[in-house]
Amino acid sequence: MAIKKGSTTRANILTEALAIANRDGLQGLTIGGLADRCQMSKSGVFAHFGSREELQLAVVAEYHRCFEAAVFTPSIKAPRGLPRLEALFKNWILEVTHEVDVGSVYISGAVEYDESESAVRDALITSIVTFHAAIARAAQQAIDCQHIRSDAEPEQLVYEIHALILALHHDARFLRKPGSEQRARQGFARLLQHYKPL
Amino acid sequence: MAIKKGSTTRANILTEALAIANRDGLQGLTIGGLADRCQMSKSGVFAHFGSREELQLAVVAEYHRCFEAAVFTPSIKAPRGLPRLEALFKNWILEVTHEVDVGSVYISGAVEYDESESAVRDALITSIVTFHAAIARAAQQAIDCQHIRSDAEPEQLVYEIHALILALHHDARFLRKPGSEQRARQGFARLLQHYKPL
DNA sequence: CATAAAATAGCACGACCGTTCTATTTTTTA
DNA sequence: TAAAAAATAGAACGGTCGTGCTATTTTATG
Repeated sequence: MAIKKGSTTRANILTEALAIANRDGLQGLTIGGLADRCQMSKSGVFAHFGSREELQLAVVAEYHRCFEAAVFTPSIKAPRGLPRLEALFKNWILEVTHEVDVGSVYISGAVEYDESESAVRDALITSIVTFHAAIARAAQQAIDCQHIRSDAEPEQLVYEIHALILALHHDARFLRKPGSEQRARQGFARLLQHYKPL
Repeated sequence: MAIKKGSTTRANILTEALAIANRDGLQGLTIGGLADRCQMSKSGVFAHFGSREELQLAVVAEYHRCFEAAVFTPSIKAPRGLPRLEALFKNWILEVTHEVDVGSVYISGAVEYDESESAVRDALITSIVTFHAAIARAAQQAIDCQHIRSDAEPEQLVYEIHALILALHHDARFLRKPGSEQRARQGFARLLQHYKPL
């Protein structure tokens, strides 16, 4: 038998766990609530992870996998330089627009684990820093290709792009304000205009 | 007797409650934890608010009061137009820089109450929308004074300024990345440069 | 100073939490 | 198909939570 029973169940549980964590945060993800959703017993779910923290870490890894598949992977098909940077932004916007409905482990995790040290915090930071580094790399390549000004700082570009994304999530999901996506796009256009080659 | 005992202890409790809510979020604010911090009994604390939700609402109001006193009030002393808009941004940055150490009810509340309806959510939204409206008003006045371009949209300015603030909080408090304040300032400078009158 | 009123404490309740242990069922293996 | 192994269930434990009830203490009032 190629696929064992346990591993597919574990994958199913993880999918439900990710949905809960996106909606209620990693702190709002409880074994009991997850078990109900999976129509399993608490101990049945628990046995797959060994502890709640291990479950949370698995959810962070799963989120990172999905996020990369939705944002990073399709963007590297675009040619190096400005096209790829624009693709990254476009796909990031699309992902966040989706997250407006289902929630986001990255954004809720950032405020849940901003204070004290923990393995979950470390995992979140590693994931986010990894993605930011990918954006910075694309920005640097756009500079190298002379698609944007040579005096542009990749880290500053990442900061401002991320800022537009955070505001989009805030305004669209929390404030439920229409037109936020257009605000983000306009901010990005202004960013590119400012850094376009002389 | 001018001041009754109860009202001053209530104010003390509220101060401690705000500190906890900033650090751990409004969901992380528990009656028991608050009582420990105040060296009181749970029921002693409880009696002052009647329910946990009333306590949370009181904390939101208290946070709003402090936030206004730190950001809005000192800024209206600056002359209308660009100076006042710049003062608002400067004081907002100062406040967030402080919140990097102590936390922020606004930012944690925005992700804690983004999903389901509640009185706390409504109170948070009212507070934040009120402040954003004040920024938009200052931006509109800067347009009227011809300090920034007439085709600038106040709402877009608010969006981008708020974006810079959110990214500052994220990078400085969660990622603990140095130099984030400078990134925010640089973004604001670029914003003003783009919208400066022709 | 006595008395009413307000503030606070102490205790208990039911609900949910993560976790552990043991029993049972299901799946894999030989 | 029988034995071994893995998966799942069920019950229980100690802990924390918000809240209600009842005493006790502190403060305000006449």
